[in-house]
Amino acid sequence: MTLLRVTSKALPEHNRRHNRALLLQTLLHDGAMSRADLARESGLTRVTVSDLVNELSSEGLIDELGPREGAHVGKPAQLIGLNVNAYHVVSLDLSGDERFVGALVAIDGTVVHRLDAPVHGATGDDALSTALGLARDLVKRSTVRVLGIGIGTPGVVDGEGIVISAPNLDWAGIDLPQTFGAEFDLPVHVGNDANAAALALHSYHDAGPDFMVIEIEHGAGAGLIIGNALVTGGAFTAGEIGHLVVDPDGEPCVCGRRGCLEQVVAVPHLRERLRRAGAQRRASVLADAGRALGYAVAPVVAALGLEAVVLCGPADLVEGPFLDSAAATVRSLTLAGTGEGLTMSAAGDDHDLVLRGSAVFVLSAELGVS
Amino acid sequence: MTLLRVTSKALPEHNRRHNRALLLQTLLHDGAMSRADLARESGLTRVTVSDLVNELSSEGLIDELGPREGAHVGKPAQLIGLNVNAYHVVSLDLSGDERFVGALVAIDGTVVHRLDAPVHGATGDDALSTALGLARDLVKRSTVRVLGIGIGTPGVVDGEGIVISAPNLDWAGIDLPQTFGAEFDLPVHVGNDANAAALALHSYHDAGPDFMVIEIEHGAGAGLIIGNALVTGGAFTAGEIGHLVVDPDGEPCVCGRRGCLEQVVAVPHLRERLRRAGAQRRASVLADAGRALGYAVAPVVAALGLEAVVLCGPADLVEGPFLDSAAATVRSLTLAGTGEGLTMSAAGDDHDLVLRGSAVFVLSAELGVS
DNA sequence: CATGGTTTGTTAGTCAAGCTTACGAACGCG
DNA sequence: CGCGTTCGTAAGCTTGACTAACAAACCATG
Repeated sequence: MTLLRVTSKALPEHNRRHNRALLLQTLLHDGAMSRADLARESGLTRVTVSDLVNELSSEGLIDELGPREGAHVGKPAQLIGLNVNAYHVVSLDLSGDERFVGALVAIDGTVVHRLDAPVHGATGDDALSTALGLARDLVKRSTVRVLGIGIGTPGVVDGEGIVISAPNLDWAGIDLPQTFGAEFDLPVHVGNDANAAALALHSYHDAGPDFMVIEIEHGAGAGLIIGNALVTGGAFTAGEIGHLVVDPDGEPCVCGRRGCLEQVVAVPHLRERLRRAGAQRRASVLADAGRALGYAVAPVVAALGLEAVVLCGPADLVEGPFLDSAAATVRSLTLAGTGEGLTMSAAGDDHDLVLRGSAVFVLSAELGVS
Repeated sequence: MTLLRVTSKALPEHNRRHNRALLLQTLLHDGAMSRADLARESGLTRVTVSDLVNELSSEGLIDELGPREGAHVGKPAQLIGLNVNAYHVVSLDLSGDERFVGALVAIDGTVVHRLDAPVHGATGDDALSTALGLARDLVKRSTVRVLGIGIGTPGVVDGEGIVISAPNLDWAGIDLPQTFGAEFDLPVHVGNDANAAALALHSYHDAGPDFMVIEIEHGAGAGLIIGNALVTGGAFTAGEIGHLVVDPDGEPCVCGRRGCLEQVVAVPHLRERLRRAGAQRRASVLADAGRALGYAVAPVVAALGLEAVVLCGPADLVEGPFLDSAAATVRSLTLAGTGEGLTMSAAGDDHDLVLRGSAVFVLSAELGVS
């Protein structure tokens, strides 16, 4: 049952775009195959597929790879493969405290070339020029056509890509698409860093159609994919769980309240508490933090019927007692039927998730692949 | 930014269906207007609109209402109105403990004719035949074409409309579409009762594109609309928050744990606790229950960036201290930026919500209107 | 080794559904 | 009373999917 309200008109050319995207998508996720295979996979006719393949081929997005290996009856199939280097995306990850990271990313999410630039604490226009410089260097470096610029930034980002607020960078109302668009004649797509990570997991790690990723770094944020779609929330604040209060009697937070999730699980606070506790009580401190996270996550898991939650953050903190305790807590708080199918896992400290997810912003908007 | 993975082919006829639905949708929500108005609203050309209008008119779905009142320059516009009685939906609400309620529902959600049948505690095949009988009577009563049968039932319902489990009715793996389809030559669409309520609020009460409705009756369940779409969850368990533990030291629950949300807020338990506490401590008991609900809801509000939460249940319980305390708790636990835009409200004891939402199951699937 | 069955990809033609262009009908206004 | 404006429709175009039919290339088989 698909219950989605119709809100805009449909034209034949939208149709074509959709089917083009469907073929690219199929080639990306299922690998090279023949036109006839594509027809069977997609439900389109061989004729239509041939036509679309010609179009995509003339744009260089796909390649003819020659006949299929192995013995089969009938005329040998000619394999068609996605040319993952037809375009590269200039991706920026602005979530780091110390450095902004940028990369050229291929269509399959491969990081082709990586650069970074120090920021340590720079904010406002300084941070903006650092990001611009990074993009400039990457565009210069690129050996193939650039499809666009994808930016994953901390903070709240609206539907147009304007950063409504990013306290760490002291940004408010920063129009990144305009700023970058003025210098580069390329489409620019911007999103929240945790949302980027969620998209990367969705597109490149088969995380499933419904899951939540929780980023534990300097702060704590979440990204949600529901029904194969990113959840942004009406005011674009979905995933902003850092200042959810998990312990009303906890330590004071910069936001003025006490016991925010960020106070309990964010890396700086957690490391400080571990230091104070000493090696002996390390596991217990981590388990306590995991339990607090579990209390915050359980209602979301139950309400959305989530089957997967992924934790991202420093492996030495996130994996082990922290994850185990969080998972056990969620299971113990949710109904057997709901919590049983739950897989909680750690994606380690994979900073490339944000980079590759930022590329998905662009790939999804420009080519329809994700 | 629309980030939704492409998963199936698009054909020209889907296009047509989509645009038909768009016109119906526009007429439903914005009222009668001329073909030219429809063209402006929808973005389609006047020619295309005229063609679609002819098609819809010949099916009796819309009516020509004559010229528009008032003086305007140019040729007078001929108003076109949705014929909300072109079809009726046979809707069943199986969520009651005492009685199943059924109704003939018009396209605009108006309840045209209502029937009910006692069940008090009947389960299994008995409950099923009661529901079938109700549908039979309603089909007999209908004076206009019946578009289909929509059923809102407690429990977990899969994508095909099969009731995977509904403990109250002692149902497991009950294929309602098949059972009803065998007797009635009509499309049958089945969903969870809380989801039906959510759809009714979405379609007929402008509840917005993202919100959660919490049904507090014999149990406690939630329905979620995210991005104008109903959230079902991978295992169709979204909204099953009744056995979320909100108080690990609370009273034992039938599920074997302690302090489930249902133990705290469900009507029978809440009434019993009020009885024991006496009139004097009534407000305090209600506030306590509201607070517990708030603790469960806050993480969901933060994670999804929700701007609206609606409580449904007996007005004497839900409105007042319960709602106030729940709202205050959610606000106090979520970040200012997130919680500030939050509207928590009570829809009272509007049992028709489930009936009308069950009609939306059918209207949405068959006509594309919601 | 010729023949037949199978699979692939293409060619030719059809159909559906949107679009643009153009026009008659009906109004208010000067 | 003519003029500009708006509405709805008619005619023809374009896009993009479809079906039907076919040539090419392979395997199997007598």
